[in-house]
Amino acid sequence: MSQADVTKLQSLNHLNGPLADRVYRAVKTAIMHLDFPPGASIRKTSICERLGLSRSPVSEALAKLSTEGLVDIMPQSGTRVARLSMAAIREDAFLREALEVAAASHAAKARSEETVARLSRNLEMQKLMIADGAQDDFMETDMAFHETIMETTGVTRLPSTVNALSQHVNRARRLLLPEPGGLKNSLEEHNKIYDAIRQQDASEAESAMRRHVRRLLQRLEPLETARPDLFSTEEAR
Amino acid sequence: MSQADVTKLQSLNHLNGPLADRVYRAVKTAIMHLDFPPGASIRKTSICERLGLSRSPVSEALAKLSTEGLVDIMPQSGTRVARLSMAAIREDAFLREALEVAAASHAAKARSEETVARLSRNLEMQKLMIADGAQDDFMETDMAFHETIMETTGVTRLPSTVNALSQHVNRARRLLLPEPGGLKNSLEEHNKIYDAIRQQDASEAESAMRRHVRRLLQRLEPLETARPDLFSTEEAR
DNA sequence: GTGTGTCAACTAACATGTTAGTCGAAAATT
DNA sequence: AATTTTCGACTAACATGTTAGTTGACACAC
Repeated sequence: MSQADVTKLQSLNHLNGPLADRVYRAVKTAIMHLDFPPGASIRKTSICERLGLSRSPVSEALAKLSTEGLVDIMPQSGTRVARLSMAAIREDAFLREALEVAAASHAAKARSEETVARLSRNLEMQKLMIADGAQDDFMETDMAFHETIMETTGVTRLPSTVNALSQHVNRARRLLLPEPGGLKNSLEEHNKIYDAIRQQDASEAESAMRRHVRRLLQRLEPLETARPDLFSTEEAR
Repeated sequence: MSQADVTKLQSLNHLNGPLADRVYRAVKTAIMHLDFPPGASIRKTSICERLGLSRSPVSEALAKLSTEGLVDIMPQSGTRVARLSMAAIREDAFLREALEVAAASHAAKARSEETVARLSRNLEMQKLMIADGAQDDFMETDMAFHETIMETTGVTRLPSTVNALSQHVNRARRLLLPEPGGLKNSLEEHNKIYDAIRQQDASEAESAMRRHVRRLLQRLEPLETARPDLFSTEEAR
């Protein structure tokens, strides 16, 4: 089995906070960017040498990643990057759908002028970015759109919770090739969600959000056969 | 500030697995049972002495509890049991509602004979336990009822996820006094959810589950004024 | 009495040493 | 040749030593 290439780890200098947190973020970034590919084994000592610190913060970081399901720790034996699992991805999708739909519903019911204005501005930016072909910027604005909706619920930790529960999806997402007209499709779906919220039509906001979230899963499904090397063979995790 | 009474910690002998896991479960149980009251400071060394082991597994356990929001770690200073927070409880309630409602909806749409039978049996048991006045057993059966519904989704980690996201609620729940007819109320609500699922009426299953989950929050709201000593003063966590 | 500065005690964070379990490859047996 | 056994290298888990940051009490000035 291949080993994780520790040179892909970003330095910790530009991060702040406790060492363990910085290691956690650095390793997590590497895993999410697939610089540490699914299935690769992680050697703590390599990371320690690379970053110039002891095993304590590295162990703590990996333990945290383990609880999130991003790495598998084999007791007394080794640690490796968790393989992708279509079962886990589908579970992510279910959880995300439930939460984002609830948020959209709430946004429509309790919509404020300010929220509508923020969403409207966000959509304008999305349009511009499609025109410019700025894929990465679009992705970021896309996420901001969803966050804005979630924030209307007043549930502060909703965005981070959804993110934490969607890690398998988020990792697999990076494998998707940009499809022609894909961004335009997204924008259109966003517009429908926006319209429903603006008109305070909760049930339409729910179904529009549901369709939007489900489309991503549909795009992910083919990955299992396209990249079997990155997926675990077992059914469940 | 009071200190956590480590003698309330159950011994680890009857648990299995790595030490850190056992400590984690023991401390978590103590916190959830309010044997470690909200606001109490936790001294690692006391726990080490009490359990006869070193700081490593204890630190790991507390770190995990910290990510779950059950303890607050003050860097270089101390660790304490997180106070209850009505804001956090409301957030829990939102997340739980979203997920349990989605599960109920799914259960109604994709209901199987086996599920209906299991739920029916469960309700019979609930009736018996009310007749016997077996509060604790009822609680357990109550939880099994919800779990059965969640399991129909095929999302293996749904029950544990809901549980993890409801920890503030679960802790506060222990402070509730049993109210007269409370159990009967619950049973009635369960029956409505069951009927809707049996009849494959998804939208009724959703609203019945929603009402059921919201009632718990209503019962929790008064706690903040009744037991201000256990709640944090700040608005958000 | 009130505000401020100093300092000692305590703590989490980090480093490092030790133990014991796991795995795979070579050796021994069939 | 195929299977089992043995054994050594490697690892996470745990113990313990060290560092550095925080806190709160006390003394002091105002």
